[in-house]
Amino acid sequence: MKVSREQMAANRARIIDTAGKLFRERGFDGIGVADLMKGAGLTHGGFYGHFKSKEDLIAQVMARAGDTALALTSEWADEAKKKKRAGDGAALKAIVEGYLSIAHRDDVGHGCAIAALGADASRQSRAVRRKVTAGIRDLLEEMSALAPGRTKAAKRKKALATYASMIGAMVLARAVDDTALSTEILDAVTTSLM
Amino acid sequence: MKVSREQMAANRARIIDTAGKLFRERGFDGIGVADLMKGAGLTHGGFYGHFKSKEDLIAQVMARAGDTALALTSEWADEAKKKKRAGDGAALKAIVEGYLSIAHRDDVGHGCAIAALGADASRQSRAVRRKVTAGIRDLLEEMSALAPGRTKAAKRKKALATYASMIGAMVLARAVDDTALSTEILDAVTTSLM
DNA sequence: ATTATCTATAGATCTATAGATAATGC
DNA sequence: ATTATCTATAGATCTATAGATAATGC
Repeated sequence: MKVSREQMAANRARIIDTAGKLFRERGFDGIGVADLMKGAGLTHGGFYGHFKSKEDLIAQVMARAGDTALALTSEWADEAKKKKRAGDGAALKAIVEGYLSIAHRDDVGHGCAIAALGADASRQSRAVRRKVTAGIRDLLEEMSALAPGRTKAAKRKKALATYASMIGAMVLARAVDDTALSTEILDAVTTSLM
Repeated sequence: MKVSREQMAANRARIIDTAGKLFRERGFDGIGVADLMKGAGLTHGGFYGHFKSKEDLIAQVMARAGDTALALTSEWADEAKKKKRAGDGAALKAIVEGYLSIAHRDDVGHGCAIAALGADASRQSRAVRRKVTAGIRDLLEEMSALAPGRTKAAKRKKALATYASMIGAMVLARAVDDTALSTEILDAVTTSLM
C-alpha cells in the first residue's frame, strides 16, 4: 500500500491535475473529495495525507492554474514574435486569438481557471484568493509588457482592458445555450481587439 | 398555517428574491433549500409547494435576473438620453459606468447574475441555460440599439465587445483580493470604453 | 372542502478522522 | 521503524417526500 516518495509526489501532482479539471468542469462544490480521489486512481482516505483540507487543495489548484496560464500565454507570445512582419502588439493578439478559440471554449476542464471559477473563487478563503490575485497580477504584467502603447500606463491599461474582454467573452460564450451566438461572441470580441 | 392566494404569491416572490441574493453571494451549491426558506421567513417543507425542485427555482431566479437587468439598464439609458449634449453612444456609456461601479462590485447579492453566476449557470440544466441565454440576448439587443456605429452589424459588434468587457471586468474586480487592483481594473475598463 | 405551510424523516451525499495494512528506506 | 494508502465510519449536511395542521374561500 505504501509507495515510494517519488511515486507519492507523482500521486500528489495527479490529484492536483485531476482536481483542476474536475473543479473547472463542475465547480468547487460540484465534486467531492471521494470522487476527486477516485478520478486520480486513489481512495478517499488518502487525501488527507496530501492536503490539510479541501480548501487547501483548492488553493494549490489555483496556484498551479496561474503557472500554467502564464506558461501557455508566454509560449503563444514567443511563437508570434518569431514570425516575420510581427508588428507592435502581435504577441498580445496571439494571446487573444489563442484564448478566444472554440477549442478553449469547448474544453473548460483544461482552460482558464478565472473564466471557469473566477466568481466561485471570490467566495473562497483568503488563502485561495491570494493565489488567484497573484496569478492575475502575473498575467497582467506579462500582457502589459506585450501591449502596444507609448507609456507604461497606456500599456497597462490596454492589457487590463484586453484581459477583461477575454474573460467576459469566455464566460458569456459558455453561458449561452446556442452555438451560433456563442461563436458570434468569440468572433466579435476577438476582431474588436485586433 | 394556510395563507391567502395573494399572500402565497408574495411568499413565492420573496423566495425568488431571497434565492437571487443568496445564490449570487454563495453560488447555487453554496446555499441549501432549508436555509433559502429560512431566509424568506418560511420553513423547509413548504418549498416544494412553490417549486418542482431546486433546479426549477434556479431557472426562475435566472429569468427574473434577466428582467431586472434589462429594467435597470434601460433606466440608466433613458436617464442619459434626457441630458443635454447627450452624444452618440451616451446611453451605452451610462450603462457601462453604472455597471462598472464600486457599488455594484461590492453588492454581489443584488448585482449582475452573469458576473456572479455565469460560469455556475453553464453547468446547470437546459432549462436554466435557456433562461440565461434569453436574458443575454435581450440585453445584447438593447445595447446594440444604443451602440454607436454606421451599420447594424457594427452596432452589434460594439455591443458584444462592450458587454464582454463589463462582465470580465466585474469578475476580475471581485476575484482579486486587493482593493487598489480591483478599483484599477474597474477604472481602466470603464475609461477604455468611453 | 381545499390547500399553503408546517413538522418530521428517508436516503443520499459530504468533509474529515481513526486505525489497519503493507511497502519503503534507514 | 516509518509512512503512504487503504477501509470504515462519525457527524453534518443536502434534496425531496409524507402526513399533519389550520386558515382560506367556495
